[in-house]
Amino acid sequence: MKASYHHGDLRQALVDASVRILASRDAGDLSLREVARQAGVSAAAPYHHFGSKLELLAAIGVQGFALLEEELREAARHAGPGRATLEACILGYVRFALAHPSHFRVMHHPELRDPEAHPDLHEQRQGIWRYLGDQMAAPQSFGSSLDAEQRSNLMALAWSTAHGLARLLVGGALCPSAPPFPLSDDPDAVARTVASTFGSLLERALPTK
Amino acid sequence: MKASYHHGDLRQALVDASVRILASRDAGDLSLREVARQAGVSAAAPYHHFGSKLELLAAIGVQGFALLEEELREAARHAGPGRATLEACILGYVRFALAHPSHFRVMHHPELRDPEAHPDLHEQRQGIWRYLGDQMAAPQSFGSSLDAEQRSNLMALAWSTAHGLARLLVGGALCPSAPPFPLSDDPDAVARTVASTFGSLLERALPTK
DNA sequence: TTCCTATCTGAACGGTGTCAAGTACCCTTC
DNA sequence: GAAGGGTACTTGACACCGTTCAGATAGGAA
Repeated sequence: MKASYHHGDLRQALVDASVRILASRDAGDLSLREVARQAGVSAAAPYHHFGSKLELLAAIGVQGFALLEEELREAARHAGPGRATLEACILGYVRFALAHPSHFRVMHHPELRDPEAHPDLHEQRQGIWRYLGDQMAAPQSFGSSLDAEQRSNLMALAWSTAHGLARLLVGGALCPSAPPFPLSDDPDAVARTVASTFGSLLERALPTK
Repeated sequence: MKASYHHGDLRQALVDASVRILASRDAGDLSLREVARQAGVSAAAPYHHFGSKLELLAAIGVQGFALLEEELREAARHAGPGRATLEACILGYVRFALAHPSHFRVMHHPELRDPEAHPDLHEQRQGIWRYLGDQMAAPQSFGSSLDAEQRSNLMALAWSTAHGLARLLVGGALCPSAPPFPLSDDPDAVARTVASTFGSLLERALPTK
């Protein structure tokens, strides 16, 4: 059935082929013709499922944000209630990036940033923000001991840390050979270490009252 | 003299034109032909000064890392000795990214990561690491109160934060409309706030003994 | 069966990075 | 000042890219 004229589910096949290719290449270097070739169709076939190459990437981004939200919810659930959630979310964010580097790179592709051009992607992005905001505002976290401004500052700090760590690890910039100080050659170990450093810093600075 | 057959300093002119174009586009979308057009030369002219488009980008990256190191030294000098240096370096890193977004994007372009392919870029990168490592190990900073492993963890954390904040701000992801919590619409103000949040967290967690 | 519609192909257009060969200019040497 | 040589640039070509469009094909509905 796969050799038939009609593919069956070309749309998903194109997404899968792209993710496969993107494992070793950056989002900007994805060739739509190569994706089509790998899916066994002509170069023009993708245009019956996506308006442009960018919309194919956007679809991958949407899928990625959905995966990330799932992973964050799982991480937070596993950590239990309380302020340990923040550290767990950081670790979850980084682990997602390490497990799905193709999706992660596409999700932050600069050309997919315009909310008007890719409204579904934007909606999925905002969903994660809402979820994290609710987590932070929960009484078990910092709801009582910090005011709104302090919470949002802390959240911006945590997001910066998580995002920076994820990008550095995915990009290979935080590998043992890069900086002149000792680091594990296991990215997940580095992620755990940095996340827990953040967590203990937080615990010491804002002890449970 | 500019209309002559020989350009004079085409190499620098190409770099400048690229930086100008990259202010509004990403590194992957830079068209060498467009750079040549903007410099008033033919499409093949750049190949007499750079082996490939990537080597032109690498030259911009080298220039960027030199600028960054200068800016970091300036920030650290201004902050005076002691642990405030770390916060100052974070702010300096982010401010560099905001002031030179073209350079910043090129410096972290994924295709310029290979140390063997771009040894000069790699060398410049390592220079910054050495400088920061020395700063951290200085007795006025954490040299006495923390062991080497704690220092390197702290440094990885600080770098993650600085890098993540820089990327989010340069990418427009940390603007007031993005997350569901209040943020200034002035990127520099956000940078100051997050950096100082990091600094006060550090001060509270590791008080000067 | 016949027709309709969604799906896919083939060819084409303008743009890209890159290279080989040719050309214009500057500098040295007589 | 003229001749020559080498460097900086241009021209033209190639393969590949994203995208479009007219036409071929297949599967389902009538």
